[in-house]
Amino acid sequence: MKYEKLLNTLKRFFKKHRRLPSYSEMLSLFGFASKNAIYKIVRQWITEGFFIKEEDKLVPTSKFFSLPLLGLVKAGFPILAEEDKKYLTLDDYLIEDPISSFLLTVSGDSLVEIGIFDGDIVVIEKRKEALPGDVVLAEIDREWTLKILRRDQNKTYLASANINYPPFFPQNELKIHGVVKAVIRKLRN
Amino acid sequence: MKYEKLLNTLKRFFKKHRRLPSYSEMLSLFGFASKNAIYKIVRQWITEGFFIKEEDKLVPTSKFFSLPLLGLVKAGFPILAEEDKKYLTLDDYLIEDPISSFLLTVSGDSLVEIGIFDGDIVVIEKRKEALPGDVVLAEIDREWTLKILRRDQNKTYLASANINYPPFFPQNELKIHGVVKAVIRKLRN
DNA sequence: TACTTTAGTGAACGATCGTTCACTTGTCAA
DNA sequence: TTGACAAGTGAACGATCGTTCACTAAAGTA
Repeated sequence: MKYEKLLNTLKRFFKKHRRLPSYSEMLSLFGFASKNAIYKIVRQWITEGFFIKEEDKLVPTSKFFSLPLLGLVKAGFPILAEEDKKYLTLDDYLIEDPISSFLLTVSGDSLVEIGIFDGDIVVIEKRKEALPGDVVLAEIDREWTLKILRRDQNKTYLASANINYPPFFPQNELKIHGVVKAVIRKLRN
Repeated sequence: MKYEKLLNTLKRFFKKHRRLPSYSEMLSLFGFASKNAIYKIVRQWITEGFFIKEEDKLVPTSKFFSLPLLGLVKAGFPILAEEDKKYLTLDDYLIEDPISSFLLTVSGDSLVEIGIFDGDIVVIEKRKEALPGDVVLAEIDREWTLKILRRDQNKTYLASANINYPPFFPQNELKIHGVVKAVIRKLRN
């Protein structure tokens, strides 16, 4: 790719400022003297699919701001499929409705068996209902907790992932406040 | 909050178009007739911390485009700290250097013990070196795999999370191609 | 009732925007 | 040696930008 360095400069700017610079800003950013130089380069990036024109505005495509999702590493015979890339951002992938979602740091290890560890962050979507099997943020007898929703013989209760832990049957009320849509974990390094 | 509906409209626009609309676009988006109405509302949003002015351009702050990270749900006595919110985007939180990172779908269950499941997506940063304990994307004797890097008595090898699995000592060469920085998992619902 | 505040209209402004055109310079191939 | 092409300069353009000012209508307050 021709102007890869400039494109990376642009990516860094976009990550930092969460917007694209104007052509005039790109002048100093790239070290050119004429806006027309910018214009020609950007036009090429558009044909390469990094941007599109929408309402006369320059808009980055997912190819610009996303990470490539590569093919599977197969057990025993792993491959790295360089081509046929899909691009996605974690926010778009994990968060369907940003307006009704929030994040929560997980505390405790009652869900380790289903891969939710202490310190993990979960994406929660505010909801009043959930299906059995969902991991929910619930208020059971005035205590808040993160558990798996279960239902047996018309009785709804909460359970840990570890079946050796006792289930929680509500004495008075069981209110569901949200459903866990995704789990994210940062590794230390 | 006064203009919360309009702010949510704006958030939806931003999620969809990955940019803010111009004031003229907001006119039809919000259903106003005068740009000055927009101007006043936006000015208020700025004082409330949803946007800032940078180089005369309207730039969303993390309060606008991020999700709130709420307090811990404590084991046994969980709380939901509504105030003192931190805001973060998953992309910013998980991806330090977008230019040298990519995503990989995990296949196999050799890492379930450390909470990396089949079907999970990992964020990998391209690197040639890693430290013992890191989860690495490695090429061992021409086979690609995702394993834990170990080192015993100056011998570097790869291990599964399950210690019952045999370790992989390279016969010829062990090349590290990347380090896993984060794990993400979408729950089905 | 009269007065103040809030919410929005409508017209106008200078500044910046992306775009276009004509031109220069250097490189490579015929 | 010449001609074509690629890469960048520099000036100019109309359109759109955010902003400002003066005004109106409705709602609340004394």
